[in-house]
Amino acid sequence: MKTCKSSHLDSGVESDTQCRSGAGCVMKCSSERMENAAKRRLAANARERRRMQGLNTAFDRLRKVVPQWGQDKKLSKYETLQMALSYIMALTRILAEAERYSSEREWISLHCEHFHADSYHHYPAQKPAVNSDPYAQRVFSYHPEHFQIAN
DNA sequence: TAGGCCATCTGGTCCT
DNA sequence: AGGACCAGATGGCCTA
Repeated sequence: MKTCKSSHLDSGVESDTQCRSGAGCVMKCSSERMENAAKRRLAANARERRRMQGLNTAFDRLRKVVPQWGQDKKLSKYETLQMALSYIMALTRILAEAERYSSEREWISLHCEHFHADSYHHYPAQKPAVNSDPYAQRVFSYHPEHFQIAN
């Protein structure tokens, strides 16, 4: 954008606040208004920057708990959200399955062999497990290369 | 070099 | 009135 559109603040249109300091102060008052407006803009910019930084921190934390599947580069924000969605749905499915099994031991033997840490959290140097692990393929629907919007 | 992703600025709207 | 949130615009950086 950067159009520097003149608003009512700097156009001097605002006349509802009467200045009682004499006739010569019109210039001074409007320049003070402009200064204040500029200060408020700068403060708002700083707040917005902080807000977005907080949002990015939250995204980073989310990236850390979401499976990476051997992605070389970090997931984009969009991919992170979609992966989180897929991850949550997968975990929900697992829990639902667990409820269906009467014996906890039966369920554990079915699933737990797949839950080594390196099966679902991969760092750049590692190979993606999703390609080699049919369990992972079954449980997680999201894969960055074959992504489609989940509903 | 085009396209994707991101950070930042900005003005508008809503809420307290 | 001021802060939080949002969406659009813009420019920079990176990669295929």
